[in-house]
Amino acid sequence: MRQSEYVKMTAMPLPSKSLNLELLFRALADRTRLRLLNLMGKDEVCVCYFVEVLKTPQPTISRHLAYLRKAGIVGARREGKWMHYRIVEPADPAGAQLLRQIRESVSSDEVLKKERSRLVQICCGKIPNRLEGAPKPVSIARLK
Amino acid sequence: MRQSEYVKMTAMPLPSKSLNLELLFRALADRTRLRLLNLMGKDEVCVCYFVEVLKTPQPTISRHLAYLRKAGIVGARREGKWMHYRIVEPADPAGAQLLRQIRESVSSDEVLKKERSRLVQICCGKIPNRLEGAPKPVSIARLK
DNA sequence: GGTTCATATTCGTCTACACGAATATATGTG
DNA sequence: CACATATATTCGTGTAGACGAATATGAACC
Repeated sequence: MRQSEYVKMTAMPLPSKSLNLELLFRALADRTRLRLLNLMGKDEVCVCYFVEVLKTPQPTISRHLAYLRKAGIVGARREGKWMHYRIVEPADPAGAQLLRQIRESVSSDEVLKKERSRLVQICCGKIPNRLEGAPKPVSIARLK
Repeated sequence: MRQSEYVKMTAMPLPSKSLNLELLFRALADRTRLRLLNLMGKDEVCVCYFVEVLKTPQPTISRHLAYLRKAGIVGARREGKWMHYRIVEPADPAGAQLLRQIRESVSSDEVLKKERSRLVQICCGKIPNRLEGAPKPVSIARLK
């Protein structure tokens, strides 16, 4: 074992006090995860909506959500058979400020903006069969 | 070739118009590179100072600097046999704002703060033999 | 209990990128 | 030109983490 410096993030304990920047950036260093965070925005979103909007296999979505959860960036809540994910604020103010700025940058990306509006569109328009009965994202649902 | 989505960042062209978030975060997702960015701060710093302060092999430092350069986050300037590295502002205002916040978070990390002050100490105190004649970081040099 | 539906995990494989060791390149000096 | 010095690159190897395919888990309903 020559390289003992490697730290497997998915096996790390949740961050305790101050935000670990390296782990944060590793969690953000993936297109799919950025898309997921963008779709969450300030809402709580059900996994099935991620699958629908990103047109990505469900196991892939789940894997990335697990990664974000273990990195302490998102939280999950179960409601029956559905799982809701949301972004969680870091405890320390500096970390919270950083993540706020990151979310703003993410949500002003042109490509991601379109993806977000597709989520809104799906919610407020004709619900696809796949999403029959699934709980809508909370704050988006309130818009309707 | 099953997985054609992988993009080798070091082989990418320099970012042109708007900042690519994924590539930015990949560049930041490494301890050594965060330490380098922290040491640069608002200054232009010579490679030999990185080697001295981080106590890390010179080829390793150079590799990470090349990575940051190819990601478009830092720029380099040659002065005789010395190379100076500095953080470059992204062209678009949103990217600039994001990077500014990131730099602030980096520089308020407790561990990194100490490392930065070690750089200042080395500059303003007794210069080690290794750094005889090397150009000091500009704004720090002015402090003295 | 058995089935269905939503989500999570495991497994095999592949790529990016980390490292150390060695070497190459560029510049300045005699 | 030879040599020293500062920096960059190449090479071999190991690990995190990406994917798709398959499977496991957990809740709701008959």
